[in-house]
Parts: sequence; structure tokens; C-alpha cells
Amino acid sequence: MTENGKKSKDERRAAILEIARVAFLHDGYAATSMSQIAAKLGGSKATLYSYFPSKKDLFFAVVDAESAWVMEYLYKIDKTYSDIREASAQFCRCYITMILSDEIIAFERIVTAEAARFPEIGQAAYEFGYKRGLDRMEELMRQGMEAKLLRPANPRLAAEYLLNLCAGHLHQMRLWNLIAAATTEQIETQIALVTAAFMALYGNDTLATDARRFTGL
Amino acid sequence: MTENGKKSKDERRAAILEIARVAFLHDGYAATSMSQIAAKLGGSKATLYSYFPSKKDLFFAVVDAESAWVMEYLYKIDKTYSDIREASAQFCRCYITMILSDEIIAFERIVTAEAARFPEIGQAAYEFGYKRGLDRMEELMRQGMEAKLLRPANPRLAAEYLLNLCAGHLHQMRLWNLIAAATTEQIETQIALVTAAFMALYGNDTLATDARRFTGL
DNA sequence: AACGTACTGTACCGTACGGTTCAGTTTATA
DNA sequence: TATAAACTGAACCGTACGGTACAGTACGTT
Repeated sequence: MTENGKKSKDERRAAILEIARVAFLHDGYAATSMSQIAAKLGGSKATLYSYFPSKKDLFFAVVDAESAWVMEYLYKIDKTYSDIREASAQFCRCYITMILSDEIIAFERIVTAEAARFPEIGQAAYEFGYKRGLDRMEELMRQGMEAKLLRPANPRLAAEYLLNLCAGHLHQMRLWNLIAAATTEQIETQIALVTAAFMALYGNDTLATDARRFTGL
Repeated sequence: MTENGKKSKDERRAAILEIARVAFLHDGYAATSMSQIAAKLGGSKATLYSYFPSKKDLFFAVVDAESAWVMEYLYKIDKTYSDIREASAQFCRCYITMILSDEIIAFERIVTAEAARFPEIGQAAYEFGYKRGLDRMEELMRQGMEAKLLRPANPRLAAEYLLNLCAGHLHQMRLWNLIAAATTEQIETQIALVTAAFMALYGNDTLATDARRFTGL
């Protein structure tokens, strides 16, 4: 097998995964057919089945690949801020924008939907996605605490808390399709609220007192 | 049509709804078939279609009925507590137990799953379920603020905040099927954390200071 | 030129789907 | 007992499913 041949095969596999990803995320597992995927691929079902032995396997491959993507960018945040309030706001802006994006919302929907039938799906999405984000946040929390920007506390819980706050009412509205997309204004309001709440709980004493006085809350 | 006849018809409708509810919540919309439902009903598909003109209509009827149930019990909480901390803990215990129950988890999964295809589903679940719970909480918050048990603030935001905190990490694990059911211990820990965080943000100054010292956070 | 591999289109398997039709049966009132 | 309504079982429609089989083709390697 030549280098070209191998590359072509990998590319084909990637093409199948991409087509399958779009199809599954759009229609859900049960309502997506292998025939549709083969048709969109431009190839035959035989080819499709030579890459993935079953519909379930293809679906799992899609979820695994997608899980690896999610939270990836969180590892690109490594600046050390002196202004912890600004750092939190920056982080929240990234995270909230992400979890409100069409892609992540669609992914979240299908994982939630199929977790009951396919426990491996929830497992993969959690371990390679959510948990890795949590790990990263925990590290950032620890740094903030060591730098006395945050009060000493359990960094893991602080991380859970912040991520939890970010996925608030706005996220619920988006997930249940009550709004098509969040406006910049809505997101900024959300950031302000989350940051204030977070500072009130985990900021050092000066910051916490200020946060409690924040009129927005 | 006699009274008996009418009653029997309503009962039949209710029986169909119950069977359909179990089926849809267990298998999802696409993977549930009308033939299965008719078979479980013990009747024929013709009868089934005489009650509900289409699969979609039956599904919507199920979701509407279920949405009305959710949060219903929140309106049974009307005791006025002098100890706001205990009141919060009591409330959180009810709410967290509810959102971790098999029934609500299954309902949440299917609403999340189908919200993209059927916007009416998300709409109904939000307006007749979630929003009503939020309304009720807002009222309780207002009462607490008027009684000076909570510091003066936006009661709607406080309600959103508390409900949001309750649906934390434990809920996510359950939703994605990483744990089969939450232990009493896990729930109590969650309650303690949520209550402490809530008090730190919305308790009057004495309570807030105490809450920040809570070692669990 | 011969070979192996990847691929193609198409037909096919058995099964099931949502939804309809219909002749016939049960049931409760009047 | 007559009547009307509700119900039943089963066949049926066209379509689609996941998955397989197969004969033929394109193409890089030897």
C-alpha cells in the first residue's frame, strides 16, 4: 500500500465521519439512516460498511471524535492574570459562547438523548469532554488560590461551581430551542452575573464584599 | 352517550397516554412505534388512531401532560419558615430529589432530544414546567426578602440562581447515565453545598458571613 | 501484463414503519 | 330487541430500514 493510498483511505474515513456527524447531530440516532449517509458520501453502502461494521460503531466513532474536540480550547487559556475578575470574565465569555453554539448544543442534545440507550456515549462525552474541562478549570482555580486572588478553598468544587453557573437560564432556553441564538447583550449580562456570583463566593474578602454590592444581582 | 360511556372513553384515552408515555420516555420518539403502543394497549391501531390522529399528536399530548405534572409539588410548599437556612435546605431536598428521579430524567432527555425537531415540545416543557417552578420560587424569594431573611435583591434572579445551583454536577452525571441513581449521602452533600452558596449570595449579612466560613465549600 | 485492493452500483434479504380500510363484533342505552 | 357507537383484528399501502451479496471497475504496485 502506497503513501497516497493510505492517505486517501484516512481521508475517506474522515469524510464519512464528517458526513455522519452532521447527519446524526441533525436527526438523532434512530432517524438517521446508513443509506442516507452513503448517498451523501457519494459512495455505496458496501464501502460505508467496509469502514464501519455497523451503524452503532459509526455513531460511537462520531461521538468519540466530537468529545475530544469539546473543551479543547480551554487548554489554550494559560495566561496568568493579575486581575482575577477580568480573567474570570474572559473565561466565562469563551465558555458561555461555546456552550451556546449550534455545534455544542446539538452535541449535548444527542448525548443526552442517547445516554439511556448507549451508556458508552455519556461516558465518552463526560470523560473526554466535560471532565477534561473541569480538570483544566481546577488547575486555574488552584493557581488563583495560590496567588491569593481567590480565597483558599476546594479548587475542584470551585471549578464545578463556575462551570455550573455558566450553564444557566440562557443555556436552558437555547437547549430547549426557545431561542435561536443568544445575543451579545444577553451573553454579556450572563457573564456579569456569573462573575459577580463567583467573586462573592470565591473572591478574597475585598472582592467578595464588592461583589455582594453589585446591583445587578 | 352515557356517563359510563364517557368515563370509559376518558379512561381509555388516559390508558393510551400512559402507555405512550412509558414507550416514548423509554425509547425516544423515532424508535417508538404506533404498532407497539397499540399492541401494549391490547387494542388495534384503528382504535389508537381514533383517539389521536397521528404519532406526532400523541407525542405532543404525552409531553403536555407530563409538563403539567413537573414542578406541581412546588406549589405545595407554602410554609413560612423563620429559619431561612432550614427552609432552603428543605426546598433543595425536594427539588434535587425530583430532578434526579428516573421519571424527570427520562422526561428531560426526551425534551432535550426532540426540541430541535419539535420546537413546541421545548416550549411546552418550559412554560408549563420549568417556568412555573421559577415563578413559584420567585414568590418564595420575595417573601424571604420582605421578611428580611434574605438581603434585598432581584427575586427572579435569585430563583434562577437557586434552581441552577441545584442542577449541578450530580444532575449532569445522572443525565448522562454515569450513575444509576444518587445516594442519600450524595444528595445531602449537594444540599449542603447549594444552601451554603445560596446563603453566601442572598442571605442577610450575618448569614452570608457564616456561609463563607463553611468549610465544605 | 498481472495482481491485489479499494471501490462502485444495484439488487436483494427480512422486517418494520405510519397510516388506512373494512367487514364484523361487542357494548350500553333506550 | 332495536340501534348507534365504539371497538376489533387483520390485511393492506407505499416506503424505508440495517445489512448483505455480487459482478464489475479503477488504479497503483510488482
